[in-house]
Amino acid sequence: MFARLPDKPDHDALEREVLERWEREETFRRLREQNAGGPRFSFVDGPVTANKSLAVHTAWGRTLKDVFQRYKALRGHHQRYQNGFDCQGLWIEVGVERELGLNSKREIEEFGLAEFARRCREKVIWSARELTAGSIRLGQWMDWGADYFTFSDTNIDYIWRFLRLMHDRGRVYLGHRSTEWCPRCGTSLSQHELSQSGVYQDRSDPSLTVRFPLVDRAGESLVIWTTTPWTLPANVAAAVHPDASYGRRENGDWVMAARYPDEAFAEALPGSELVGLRYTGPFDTLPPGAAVEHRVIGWDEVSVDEGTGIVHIAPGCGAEDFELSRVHDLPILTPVDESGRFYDDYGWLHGTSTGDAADQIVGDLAERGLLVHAGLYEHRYPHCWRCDTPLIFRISDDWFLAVDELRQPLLDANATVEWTPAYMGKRMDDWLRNMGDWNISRRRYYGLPLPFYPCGCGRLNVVGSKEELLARATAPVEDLPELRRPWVDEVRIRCDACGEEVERIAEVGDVWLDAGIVPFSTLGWQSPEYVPGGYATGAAEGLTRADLPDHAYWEAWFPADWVSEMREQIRLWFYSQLFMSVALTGRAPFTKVLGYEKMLDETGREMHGSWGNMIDAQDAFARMGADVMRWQYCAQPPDRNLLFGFGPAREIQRKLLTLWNSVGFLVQYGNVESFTPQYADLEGVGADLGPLDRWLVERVRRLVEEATDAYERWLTVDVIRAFESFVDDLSNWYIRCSRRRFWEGDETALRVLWHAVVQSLRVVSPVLPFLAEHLWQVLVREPCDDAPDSVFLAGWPGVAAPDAASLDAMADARRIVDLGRTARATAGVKLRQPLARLVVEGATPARDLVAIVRDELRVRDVELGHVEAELVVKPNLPVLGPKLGSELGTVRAALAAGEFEELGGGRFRAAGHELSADEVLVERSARDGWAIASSDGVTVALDTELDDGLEREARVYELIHQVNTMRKEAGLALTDRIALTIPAADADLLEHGEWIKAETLAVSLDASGDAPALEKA
RNA sequence: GGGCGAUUAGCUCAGUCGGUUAGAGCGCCGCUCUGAUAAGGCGGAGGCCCCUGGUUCGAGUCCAGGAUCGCCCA
Repeated sequence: MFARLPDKPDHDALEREVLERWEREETFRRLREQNAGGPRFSFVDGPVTANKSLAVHTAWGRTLKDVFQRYKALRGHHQRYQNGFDCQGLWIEVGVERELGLNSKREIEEFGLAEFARRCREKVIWSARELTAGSIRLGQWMDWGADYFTFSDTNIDYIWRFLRLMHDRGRVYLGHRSTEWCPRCGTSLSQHELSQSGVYQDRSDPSLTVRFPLVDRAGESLVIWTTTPWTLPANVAAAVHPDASYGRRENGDWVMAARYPDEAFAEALPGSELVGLRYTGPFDTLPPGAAVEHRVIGWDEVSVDEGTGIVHIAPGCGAEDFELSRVHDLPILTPVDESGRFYDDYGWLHGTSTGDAADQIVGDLAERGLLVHAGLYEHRYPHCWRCDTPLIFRISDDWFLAVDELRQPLLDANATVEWTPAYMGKRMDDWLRNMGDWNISRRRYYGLPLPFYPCGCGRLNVVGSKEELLARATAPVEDLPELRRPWVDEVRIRCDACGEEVERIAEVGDVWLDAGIVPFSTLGWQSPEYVPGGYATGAAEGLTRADLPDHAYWEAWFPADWVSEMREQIRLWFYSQLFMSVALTGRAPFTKVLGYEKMLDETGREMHGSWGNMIDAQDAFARMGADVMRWQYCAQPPDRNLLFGFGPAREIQRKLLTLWNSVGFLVQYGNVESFTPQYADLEGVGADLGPLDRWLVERVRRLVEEATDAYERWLTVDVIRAFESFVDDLSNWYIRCSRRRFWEGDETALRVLWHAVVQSLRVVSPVLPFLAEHLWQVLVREPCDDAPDSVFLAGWPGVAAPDAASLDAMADARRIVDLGRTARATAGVKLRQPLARLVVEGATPARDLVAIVRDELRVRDVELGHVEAELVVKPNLPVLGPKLGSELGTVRAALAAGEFEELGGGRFRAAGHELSADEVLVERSARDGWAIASSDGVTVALDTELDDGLEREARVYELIHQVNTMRKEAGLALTDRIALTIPAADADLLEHGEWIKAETLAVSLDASGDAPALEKA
């Protein structure tokens, strides 16, 4: 007996129950034990930033990770299941800063770095707990509690080792250049931080045209255009295109002539003739500008499509400008400090932010008659990825890793990686070809301390490990709870060149160093011994029982067989791992990648808390259920954005209801017959099968084949497609056509249905772990003595390849039934009206399937043969096109008009051309008394002629339907017997008395009433 | 500004090698079946296949130019 199922699943309740079961029965632990000797499947989890609770976005990736780990586990693979948290860097810091109400770096320092670090760590601990709870609720099986935390001393130690190695190879340098700078965060940003979505935003900025009076040509001026007024005080040069023509207006203003095609100029000169002219800078009224000799330089990159054709050059405020300063030996003015405020020597501007300075600068220029025009300009402008502040360009000293020597090895390594979707691999190539040196330093607090100790003697000391730091310390180190600011800053070492005491630079490292080292730090690369709990060091102490494995372990698990993250990670984690791995080992750290696109709301808009369209994960678990969420994620092709929401969820719930109802049907009729399934039936249901049974067995095999193939290609969307189509076949074909057998207690049908349902649950269990597990308990574990306790302990169904011929034969039969239904509908003949004959042409249903066709279409006979009908002949275009060329039109018109001659043997003549059988397509249209339908070369014809017998049978069907509806309304059980009275006017139906009694479970029947009536017997 | 991709029904999307009447799901309307089903089946309304040219017997599909949108890079 099976436990009864409710009418529909309560996903939330069912899932909680399954979670409790898994915990109680330690299912996951047992699975891992079961697979311990199996082949390794190495997955490395990209660390999730621990600054939030689980969001539906994060749940997408976590679902994919879980689906494939579960699939591999079902295939017997031994896996690590290590989850990871990213615990340092701006994400964490800025969030905490906000919560504490701090607004600048100065305020953080006043607050105190040790306390600030403590608050950051608390945030991480809170978030790790939240993310873990959410992930468990989602159904993700990981080795929770053995997570890696990137802020552990062990992880930092590994990065130090990497940086030391890079330094030994001469790849670490201090750069002095113009970089994108966030004035609020007070730090420069790296190229890959700029690549994150949301960085470039539309923005309205001032648009100014300004006069630079020429010294060498009195009364004349250069006119330049800028959108960043604050950079004008840093102007040192003006660039013209040497080959372009410049014109002087009557008032003495010089501009590029091509920019103003409608103007007449008093004088024209090529740009090259303007080069070298001196001019008065826009802010020579301030000391820094006054000290500079401003001149005109030539530059091929001057745009002929924008501005005035003369470009204002401020090497301290722009990357290209900075490069020009090297070529032309221009002075560099750096007008603003770390927080984007003017330095004191900028007089009345001092202390003003770049934004606030704009108005004052415009006013001042106007007063001095230098302003030609002021307006607004809409453009895409980069913003800080974390705090949304518009970025500025600023000269800064940053630490870089040189990439040029690694570029080709990186490309070679990426060529060994199999990317899904493939275009993401090309994106990586693109990036690898174009990326610049890696800016690894950030002027912040809660991050990896860079182990750089420069010495006045010129030597850069790079410390390669915590151990080395302690050994080289100039004083005993007493207080170093974590390798982190502020504690680590106190440790001074001796320069190994001159012996002077040196201290660490203040900068911390780019957060992607933390994540990139993971394939080494968590797997024990070069670790001499296996240290249980060895990962729980520094800030991670007490947070995890993760081990520090030894090098042999690393050899076994590196590289990862598979990693999966969102597309954005190409330039972030996928890149940083690849970079570090190629640097350390020359190899890619992963062999296969599954990437996926972005999540939007169900209408296609970005999800934002402030827009009210953000879906809370807890809400989603409660209202749609984790299985439905997982289905929604898995049904998504990874190369398109996912439109996630409750609307699509309802559609999925409906689909799952079909599966649920199929199981409910099995449970209901199985229980009526006291059916007991045999676990061995999963291997094969044996002989004695009817045609539908044999088909369903093959259909299951096809499902297993298709799903296996889809999992192996990392395409969950194809798993879902295969499963959906299977459930449709199961419910709307097998069960529908076999209902009578179930009423009659046909045990074979029950066994085959059980086999099919259970096999399909096994196949879909990685996607729908809760529903599959719940139904496994009901259908398998409880009734079968020898069954595994969990669907996840049962392994992968081992079945033979499907028999295509058998599947095709049923497909033919179904096509005939579909056409028959179409024909009935066209002729307006209800299914309750039996018909005498169906004639089929163009397909030969297998003999054992003819009965199915007959029952489904309710016809007495199915004949295979010629359909008597009018001919419709069409040209077979792919064949005739190349043969006839321009004559095709004529032939086609003749055929369409019916102007053709039948030559026998399927040949025709039209418009003077003889057409062979394969050059035409022949279809048929209806005659009187017949209903015809045809498609794909199959034609069916229904004889719609009725006689008394057929009409009487129709009335019997009608009566049976009516009585059974009454039974239902009267609340009778499926097995209750009745005494049935039918109207006297229907006395002629008593001819079919036994049939009526059998169909309505009537023990007596008489025709004496006015209307049908029944009574429980 | 450069690169990549897209544009097909109200919405989300398929559309194979160029081929006959351009499809699916959802939504809408009508009909229908039902002894598991809240399901299923049948039909209908709804299309400038972004535009303009070209190649071809034939273009949603291939080519060129343009428009719009998205992504990536600057």
